[in-house]
Amino acid sequence: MEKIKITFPDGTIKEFDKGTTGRQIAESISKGLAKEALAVEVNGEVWDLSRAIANDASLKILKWADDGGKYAFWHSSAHLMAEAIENIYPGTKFSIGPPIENGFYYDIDMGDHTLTGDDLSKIEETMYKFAGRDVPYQREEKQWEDAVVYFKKKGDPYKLELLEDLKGQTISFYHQGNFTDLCYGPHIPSTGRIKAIKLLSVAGAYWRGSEKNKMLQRIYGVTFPTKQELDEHLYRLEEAKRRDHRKLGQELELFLLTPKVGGGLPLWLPKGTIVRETLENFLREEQKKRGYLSVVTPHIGNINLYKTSGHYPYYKDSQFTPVKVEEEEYLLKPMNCPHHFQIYAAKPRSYRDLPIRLAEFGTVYRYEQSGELNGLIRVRSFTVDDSHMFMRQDQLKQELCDVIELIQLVFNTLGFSDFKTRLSFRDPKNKDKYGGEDEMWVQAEKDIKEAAELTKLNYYIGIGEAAFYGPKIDFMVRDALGRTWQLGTVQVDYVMPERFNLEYVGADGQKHRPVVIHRAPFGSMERFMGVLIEHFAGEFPLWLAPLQAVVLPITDQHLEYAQEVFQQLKAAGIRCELDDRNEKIGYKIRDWETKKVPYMIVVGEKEKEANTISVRQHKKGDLGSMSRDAFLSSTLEAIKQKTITL
RNA sequence: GCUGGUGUAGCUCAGUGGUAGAGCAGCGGUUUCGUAAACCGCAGGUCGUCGGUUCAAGUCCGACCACCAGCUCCA
Repeated sequence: MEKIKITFPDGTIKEFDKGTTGRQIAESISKGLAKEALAVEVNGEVWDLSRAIANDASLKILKWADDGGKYAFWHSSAHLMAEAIENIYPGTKFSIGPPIENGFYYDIDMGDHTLTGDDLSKIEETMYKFAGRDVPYQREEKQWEDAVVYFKKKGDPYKLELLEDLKGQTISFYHQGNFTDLCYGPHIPSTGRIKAIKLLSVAGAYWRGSEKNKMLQRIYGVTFPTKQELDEHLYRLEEAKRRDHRKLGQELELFLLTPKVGGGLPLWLPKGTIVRETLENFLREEQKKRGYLSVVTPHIGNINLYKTSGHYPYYKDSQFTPVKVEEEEYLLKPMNCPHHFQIYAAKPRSYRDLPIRLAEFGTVYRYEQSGELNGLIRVRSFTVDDSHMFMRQDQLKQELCDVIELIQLVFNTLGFSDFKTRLSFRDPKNKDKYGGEDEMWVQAEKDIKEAAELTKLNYYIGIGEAAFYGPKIDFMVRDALGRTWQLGTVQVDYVMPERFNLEYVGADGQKHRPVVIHRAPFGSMERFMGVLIEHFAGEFPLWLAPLQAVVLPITDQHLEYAQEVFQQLKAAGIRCELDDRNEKIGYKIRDWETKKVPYMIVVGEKEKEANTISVRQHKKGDLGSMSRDAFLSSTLEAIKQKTITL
């Protein structure tokens, strides 16, 4: 028998018979591994365990812990769900059912029938029943024509449309039980591996993602090899909901969204404003150190500004309707740049003055579709921590590096580690979408990439994600529910200076065109706050906490001493309150714990006698008694250092 | 904007055709208390809005509004 050489991840090489399968290889290693194996990665491609391996290959057995294993598992689960659906609702038409980050979905067309929660339970039950049969997933390869015949006979227009794109290729089908699907695979060995099933939700989704197409019903689900893992997953989902900034924002009185003002128009309550202003002041200080100049501009501007900038035709649909005043049209400003350009252009600029960095916390207004609004994270009115930096070409790379360094400082100070950086470049196949000359784009993308390298950014490249006027660096973070959002951004712009005819006089006495960087470390104060609330689960570090300490007298016989302590903390600049309510100490402690106040200062007879205070820290409990000065100095130091863990 | 779900007191929620409820929060009292909820009382709602069916609607029907999830979009 002919042999092939299999290389394992640890570098060992073993010989097997030609045509051996992943399952046989797993079995040859250990029984336990064979039992756990879900799929096999052959030369970087994920295959079914039952597929014969014909040539030398590097190979990895995939288990649940491997992404490839999970994806096969969930992909197979989607097929199991489809089988259950077809069994209960014959005639259902299936489109696509892929695995996703946390489970799987299937988009289906059930004609007039709309799925309800009861339907989901029924499907789930049937899935359990079918999984219990423990039947194998079997691959079958067909000629394209035969595949078309099959789905014509079955009457599945979506599958036929998918087949159109695969014309002439060999088509793979997968069978399990009574269900057959067009599928590239791979799949797990058998349905019996799926032990825990939860169908989570049903929602509309357009066929092939286009709003011009028919809306199908999408069922989201998740499955696991054990019940325990499902329970843990469901618990994590509940935890995430507890962190939801909309819920915490209401509980902690940070902000208010009310239809009486309008969708996506948040009102900042006093406590939320403290956090927000503290963040703003932090950035202002850092910008001051770096030579930024603060400016203030109005909330509306002549529509011609946006016609000049080119924003108007590109983004007409996402702006509020212009207002007409004395024959002129004004727009609620959707961005700050045109205003800042006018400040630059207000007088002649010399090459010696550059770079000029104009900064403003500028509130902008964008018309987002109603279905898009989402707490503070997607709003119609938000404040950009904006700056427009005007410079010579030779200064660009250094300025980019400095800006990235500033953003890194901001993210590190707030303890954001789970963020990604995307270099958003244009799509070279779709150049019409973008303004400006070709060589400008090539130069700008090169500069951005070099700056990213120099500052050791961990980045990936997003083709087609650029702004119309230039490429960007986008800082992306995830919210409590795992959705990814763009926060900070740095954009290189050669187009606007041209359109606004911005100039400076060079050493040669000639007029030159400056380059502009648009940048915002927070991105939008609203979105950033929303993500921050979830990041800290409402438990802000001391320097950001709206209320930093609260003084709790045991009885009103200690009120006078409590007053003295309170006044001292207040005078030292600590945000604090005195709780002189007629309540027992346990009640007060519980109350302030739920409000997530970092420190509680308990004072009673003992403390009054010894001239000390008892300190209780949020979530940690009693720290014991200490002198007032000791508490003050350590607290003030932690605030100054912007310490994240209390 | 599209599909589906939800909407009862400041908050969390009960109430499936027959006089709007509870807990917490609030207010008034009693209690003076040592590290996560003392006790008594009071007040608080055009049941999202508008229209319809009915002797009678929080409850059934319709339209609209808002919010939630997803889709599409996102400077």
